Amino acid sequence: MKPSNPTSRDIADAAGVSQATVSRALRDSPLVRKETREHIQKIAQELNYTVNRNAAGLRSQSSNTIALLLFNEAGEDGSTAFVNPFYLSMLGHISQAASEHGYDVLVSLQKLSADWQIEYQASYRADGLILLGYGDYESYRPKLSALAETNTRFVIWGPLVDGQPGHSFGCDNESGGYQATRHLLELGCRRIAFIGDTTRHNPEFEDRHTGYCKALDEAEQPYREELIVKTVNSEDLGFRAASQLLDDGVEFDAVFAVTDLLAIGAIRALQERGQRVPEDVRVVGFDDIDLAAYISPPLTTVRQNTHIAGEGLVNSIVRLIEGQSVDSKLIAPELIVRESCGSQLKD
Amino acid sequence: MKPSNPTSRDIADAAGVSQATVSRALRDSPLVRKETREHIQKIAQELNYTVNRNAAGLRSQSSNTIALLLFNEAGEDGSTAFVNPFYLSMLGHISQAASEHGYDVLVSLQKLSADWQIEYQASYRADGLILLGYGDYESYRPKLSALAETNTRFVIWGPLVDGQPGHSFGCDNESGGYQATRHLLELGCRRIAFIGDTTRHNPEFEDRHTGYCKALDEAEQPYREELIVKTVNSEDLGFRAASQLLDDGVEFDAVFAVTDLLAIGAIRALQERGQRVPEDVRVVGFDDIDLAAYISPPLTTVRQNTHIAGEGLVNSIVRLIEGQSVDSKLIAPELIVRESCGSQLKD
DNA sequence: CGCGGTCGCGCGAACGATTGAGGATGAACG
DNA sequence: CGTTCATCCTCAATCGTTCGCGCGACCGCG
Repeated sequence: MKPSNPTSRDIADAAGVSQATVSRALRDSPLVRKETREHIQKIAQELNYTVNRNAAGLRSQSSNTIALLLFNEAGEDGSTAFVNPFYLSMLGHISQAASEHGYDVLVSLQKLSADWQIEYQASYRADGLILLGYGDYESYRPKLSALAETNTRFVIWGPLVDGQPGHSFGCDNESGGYQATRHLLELGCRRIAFIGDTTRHNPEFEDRHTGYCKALDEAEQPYREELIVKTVNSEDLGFRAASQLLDDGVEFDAVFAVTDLLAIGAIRALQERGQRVPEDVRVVGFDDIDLAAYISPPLTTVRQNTHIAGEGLVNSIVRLIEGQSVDSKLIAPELIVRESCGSQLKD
Repeated sequence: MKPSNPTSRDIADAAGVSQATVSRALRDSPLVRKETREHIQKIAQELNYTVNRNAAGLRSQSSNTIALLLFNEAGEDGSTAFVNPFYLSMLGHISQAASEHGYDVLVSLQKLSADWQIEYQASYRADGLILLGYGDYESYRPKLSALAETNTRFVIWGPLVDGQPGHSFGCDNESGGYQATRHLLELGCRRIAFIGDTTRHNPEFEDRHTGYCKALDEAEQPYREELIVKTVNSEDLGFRAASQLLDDGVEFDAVFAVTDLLAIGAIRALQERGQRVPEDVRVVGFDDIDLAAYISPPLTTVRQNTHIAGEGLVNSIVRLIEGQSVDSKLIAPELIVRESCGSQLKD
């Protein structure tokens, strides 16, 4: 057993100053002279000193930690801890951005039912919360209100919703939906199926649907109810949605799916039923998950830049923690053209 | 501003007992009578009391947190925080298992250079470390020794290496390599290319290579140097490896790639050069990442069960933290047969 | 020489839990 | 009735920081 870790008092003794001065010096306080500070910092380094986070946190009522709450839609049985690949890719960027701000990231897969409102805030485990994939908006709303009431600091990855408690940081879903649809229209598609929710329950999808409508409108194309398949997000649901369209004998020459997983499932269904992609049906997805580039054919999709998103989320939460004001913001999505919607106009 | 969070003293007052008793009652100590305990717990709940983790940690010199260190091979430029999908899938299970043990998970993407040995242990930020993807064994070894010396508690996801400091928890890579190769042999393949490292630098890959050799041996097939392409892990490197084989005019009827990413890259190269998979070349990967099932053709691969792996890692680290002994263990990999190696024997 | 004003630093009190040592209570026993 | 012994509970000492106050040293000016 080695002698236990040195405390700030130890290095105070070694440096011949008071313990309080050590504390200040190590945090670059202007209250300590430059030479003193450097002297102290040198000694601290030599003795391999590290501040005890628990003690620091106790005294300052903070933890320098942000909690990342991932809500997993699937895996209710507990056996599979499936995590949406899109959120996982965000994790990397969030973690990186957080460490640049001096924060640690606590990751936690959560269920709707859990009491994360007091779990993290009240116990001083985290100074702020980032919510990813909180899913069905209508069911989460009460929780969000509760969070806001206990003045928890949190940021949601998601769209702006009127009157929503708290702050969001999201992607301009309407623009994304618009871009995807317009691209298909420009390629000559006229009967574009839409796979995804169109209601307030999934505001992200709702907005993408709005973009879809807008593009149709602009091109003076009619909105056809029979082309809309309402569903939520999973590969399997995409498969079923496309199958349903085929079963119903609906005529369509393109599919806009509100997520890549849906699109991938749809493509699988189409191919199994002898439809060629993109020759017979062009497909566009949303998210640009890793998978998208590797499936066959590579998926045209709307990319949400997870790098910018991660940094933005962290920035917002850090500002909130520091008591500064934060505006909800949208980042611009970008259409990534790959083979799944063909590379040229139909003749 | 609401009145700040209640402390254990507050609930002690409310319950008419001493603060010490509250502390014990909430942690189910046998030193407090059942009725007293229940009374206290009830009141605590009513007052929305949560223990202050910083204070508890300070006193008990612990944090009830385990740090998950992910070493990202790619993304050195800082722009892309690419994370190996296999490790990401493990994250979910680790997080779940940890919470069942009452631990939080701190995630941190790390570079080799960073000083994580003192970063987490000395500062009481985490009670234990799980290392994922620590990569090139030879370069990390000194760090691992340093960790072991400062009696940090840590577990490595990876193979057992003789004389390696610390504990590991990994998959039986040799068995996996053997299964993959034998499967190809049984399908009638005779010239099976091997893509991956074969040296001590990547012990996991080395072991898979050993399994490959063993299967060949057993089938009395010669080991052909020209079929071996030494490389490390990425989709692009897989592409290049397969391209190189074709460029060199090497004759081969199957590929065993030591990771799915390599296999996916290889398949892309093969297809671009007009080789059909599996008709002309059968391909087997390793890991069973999400992607594997969705590429075309779906990839036959060796699955490392991330559920069991995550639970095992957490179990080990928790035992270490509690001062119990831990044996390094291997879990059994499982061959998942999909289309990329054909479904029947060649004629 | 004395006085007010900075500037650096030290003093000591929190912060809120855990924990070992010891005190009150009542039952059992000689 | 005094002693012994569990059983529960209280006391008070930590744990290692942070931070409000206040003090001494030093300077310049009248």
